[in-house]
Amino acid sequence: MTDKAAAKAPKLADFLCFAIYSANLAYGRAYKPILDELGLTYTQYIAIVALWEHDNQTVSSLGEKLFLESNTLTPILKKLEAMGYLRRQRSPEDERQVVVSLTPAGRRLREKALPMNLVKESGLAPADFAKIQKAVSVLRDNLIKAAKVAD
Amino acid sequence: MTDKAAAKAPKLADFLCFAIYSANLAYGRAYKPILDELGLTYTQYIAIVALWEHDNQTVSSLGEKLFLESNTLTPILKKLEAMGYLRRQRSPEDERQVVVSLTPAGRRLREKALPMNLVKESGLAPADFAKIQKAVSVLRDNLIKAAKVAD
DNA sequence: CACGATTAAATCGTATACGATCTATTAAGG
DNA sequence: CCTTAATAGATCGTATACGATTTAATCGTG
Repeated sequence: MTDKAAAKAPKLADFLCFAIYSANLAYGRAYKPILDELGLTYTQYIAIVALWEHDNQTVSSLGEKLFLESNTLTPILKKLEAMGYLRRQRSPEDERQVVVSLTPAGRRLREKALPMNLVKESGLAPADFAKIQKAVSVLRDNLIKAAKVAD
Repeated sequence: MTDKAAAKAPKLADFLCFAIYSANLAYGRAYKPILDELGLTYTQYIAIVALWEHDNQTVSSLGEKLFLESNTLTPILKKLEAMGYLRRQRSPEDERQVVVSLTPAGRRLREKALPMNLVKESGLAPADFAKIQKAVSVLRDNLIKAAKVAD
């Protein structure tokens, strides 16, 4: 009966999608005060992190790592360029591509951004933290795969 | 050394916040084709789900459940009202409050929306599914609490 | 009862996401 | 070659999020 009743009146609290959705909102709010000091939004921040990890990427390569496309990424990269954290240059070999590179100022952000991880605020044991991080990443990859097949 | 190196060049793949962020994008894309058939966006959908669970709520009560405030919720509720799925009425006892109620059409959506859960697409064992759902909800609540204290 | 403080929604401006389309460049095939 | 197809970014329109502010109603205290 429980199953049938649950199916008839699904509870928001049982939805994994809603847990993820609302946790994402919560992360945005928790990060806000820290990122405000850096003068970055969350999306700008993860774009910079991706470039710390691998500099000189094309827009689409960066997009694959961030799960974003040029329609979202281009305006963000232009803003970061205007702030002086990166440069966008057409590739000489293929003029269709735009290569994104950090400036010294963009690399220097790393020192200021280091102390932020929010592990404590998560209230999770470090072991759980890693476990959930992995599980949610697997979930993401499976959902992306399912969406691709359906297209 | 591993810790120090990781601190010096943090990897996107190790960020729980990024796992959540990107899983949220992935959920949005996985839900899109199903929700398109209903003519609803994801946020409109969870608002309706919250009302199935508890009808006749004020905007702020609904907002507490969805982790959203009136600035985000009001335009969405107006759209759902225009679609004929709910009504918004000033409370007679306290004219500041607006009570949101499902119309018969809004309740009927439940039948059409039932088959969607995406458990299969998640690629997670049902037991893991529930475990992660709980863990991420706890994470969210802790982050919200931390953000509140910091305010 | 009056009036400042609080509260509930709504409004406005900014920053994502993303589908659809456009432009410029390169690749491919006859 | 030359035309068509494919690719990479960019642009545009729509829908969230959310900080800051506004408006209207209610509360609290003297």
